[in-house]
Amino acid sequence: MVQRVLSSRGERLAESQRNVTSYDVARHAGVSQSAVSRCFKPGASVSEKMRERVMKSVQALGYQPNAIARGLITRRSNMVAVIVSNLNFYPEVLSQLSARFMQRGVHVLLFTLDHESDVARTLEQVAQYRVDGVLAAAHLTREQMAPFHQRNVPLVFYNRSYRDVPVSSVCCDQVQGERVLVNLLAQSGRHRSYALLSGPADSVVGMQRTQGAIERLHELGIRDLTRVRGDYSYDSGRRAVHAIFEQRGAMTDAIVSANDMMALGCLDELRHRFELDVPGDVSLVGFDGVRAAHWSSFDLTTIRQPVESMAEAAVTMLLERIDNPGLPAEQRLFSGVLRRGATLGH
Amino acid sequence: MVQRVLSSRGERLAESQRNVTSYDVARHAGVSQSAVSRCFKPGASVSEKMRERVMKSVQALGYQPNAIARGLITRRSNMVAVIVSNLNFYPEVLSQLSARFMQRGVHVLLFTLDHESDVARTLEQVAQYRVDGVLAAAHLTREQMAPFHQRNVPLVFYNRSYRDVPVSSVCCDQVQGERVLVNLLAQSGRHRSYALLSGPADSVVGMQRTQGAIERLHELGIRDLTRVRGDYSYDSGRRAVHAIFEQRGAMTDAIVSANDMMALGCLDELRHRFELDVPGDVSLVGFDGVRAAHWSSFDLTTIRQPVESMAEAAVTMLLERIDNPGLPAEQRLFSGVLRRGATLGH
DNA sequence: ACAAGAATTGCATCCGAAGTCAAAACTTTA
DNA sequence: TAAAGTTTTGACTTCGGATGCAATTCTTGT
Repeated sequence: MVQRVLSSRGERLAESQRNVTSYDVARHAGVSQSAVSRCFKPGASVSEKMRERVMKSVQALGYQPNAIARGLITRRSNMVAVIVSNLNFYPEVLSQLSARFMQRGVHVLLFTLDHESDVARTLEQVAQYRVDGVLAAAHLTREQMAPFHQRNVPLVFYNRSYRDVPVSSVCCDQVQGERVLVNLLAQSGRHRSYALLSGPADSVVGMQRTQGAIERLHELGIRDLTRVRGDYSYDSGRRAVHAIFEQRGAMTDAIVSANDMMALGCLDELRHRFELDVPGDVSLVGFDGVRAAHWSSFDLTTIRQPVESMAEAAVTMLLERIDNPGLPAEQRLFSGVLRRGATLGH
Repeated sequence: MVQRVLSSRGERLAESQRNVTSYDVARHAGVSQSAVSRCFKPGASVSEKMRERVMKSVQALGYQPNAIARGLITRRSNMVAVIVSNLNFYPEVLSQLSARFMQRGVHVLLFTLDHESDVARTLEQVAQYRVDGVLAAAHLTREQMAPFHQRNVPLVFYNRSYRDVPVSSVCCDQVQGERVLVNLLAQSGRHRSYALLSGPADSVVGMQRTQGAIERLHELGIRDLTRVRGDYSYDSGRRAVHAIFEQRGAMTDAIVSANDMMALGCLDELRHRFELDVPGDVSLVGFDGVRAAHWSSFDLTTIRQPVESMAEAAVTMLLERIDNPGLPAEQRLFSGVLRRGATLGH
């Protein structure tokens, strides 16, 4: 019944070389290929008898529909591109996104970016795979998004928003979060000298956080700040402490870090290298709510981003826009959740 | 020149609705579709004049070849499936794999597994997308791998090996690593009572580590062990300390944890809850060499898995087998690298 | 039992690029 | 300059499944 593909030469290239197609199933079941196809389309017009018959052949031959071929004709690959920069820092985000997409039967084509990667070439690849949508947890320029808009490929940003481009995004309110933290610092202790540890210059999120903090500090009449730049890593947090103390001697008694990872670096360096007490000598706040912030060695005061809700929102927004291309761009802003740890003076 | 697709109704469904195809380019350039196709195939027979002419039209129309269609005819999707369980624990692995695949022009279809996920259904999806290969950093049963073998889809495991199935894998030598750690413990202090903190029962890697440790301890004449089970998480490490002390009072003065995350949990709990000194009162070793193990709060003694080399090896092995399906299965075993921290008594 | 209507089924075509092969356009050589 | 050889090019087919439409089968009502 099954037509074997025998290699002309005597190679042992296994008989099951060629994949089973819907034609094979059709032949085996003695029906048409369309019938087979319909059996895999929910809600299609197929009689019970037909379905049984086809499914029996499907079982017998081990048929798996070819998603690539299907994608070609339906113009729906059922794949979305997820573009993330620095995967190491926020593994939970990817983990959440992936799980939620999978749960809804959507597949994730992963693209990671780092400083060496050629963004243009990567986006070209994204376009070539005709993904149904793009979820970007990375910064794209307006020119880089343009092709997606032109081709009507929905694009949702995770934690990046653009003032001047109408594009959908799900963000944590960085500014509000920082304001909450600064308020807390201000009311919890009589800090003489603040230091701001900001993220890399090209991080919009980092800029927002730092700006938010500065803004609130200014409102509180605090203009005299040490500013140091890091790269979001633990090590850069450690180094930052040295930079801060070089600028100000040991005056500084409050550090506002643009993320948790650097805050943890600061904390360790303050305690173990400078033998200072946190929060006794220096207060410290971070941002993100990473796992390690909760560890008892740190117990960092920070703003936790509601990753679950944000991921859910991002996935939903993207899939909605895939199903309904007419939907307008939308920005969803989630408030961070304050986590009071033990790194604040009183 | 460009044929516009105008929707019959007065909708503003953008003229660029339909994607530009090689036919469009061909028409625009006044050549055949085959010519366009050939211009995108490196090493094809195309004259300079033709290439220029085509490329000009490609630019003008913003043509991007459709990777899905290409995949259908070439039977090469240029995608590999990467299957990972608990992404949160080892983000670096995914990060390394992804970067290396991208660098070689291969795309990653990501599948994450957790305890709730339906592995069978996931693998079905993997099969339907006709990926060129599968890189699994997750445990699969023999039955689950079978379809891939049948279809000649190369399969490479990351940190899982199978005694009885000839399947390719790249692993870190768990047993050897544990032996090194146990040796170090044994020679660095006069420990009276050892505790083993193992991973979840279904983790083969965890079992290997624990077995390796037990084996070496036995050889050293140490048979009297407390054994506790965790789930690889920081919190389970903290809980484990309680379990250990409940079984043995405070006798235990050496803990061998099956991974770093739990070791860090132990460390924090020992120091902050039990107010014990590590390494003064208790010695502690982990396994993995995660970032946090290096942080100055911890400075954990552990075995670092050479993630870069392992990822490189895994990617290479998989791609080689895709290009050359005849290659036999191969197991590559990397030795872990000892990291001496400050968690060992002397 | 037969006509009208509804539900199924199969035929043919399409998606978009790649590969085969023969025709056409160049080169080289005598 | 013609013949032989080489390189380019285009017509046509293919990959594997989805879908419109016509043909067929099954219901139902009379």
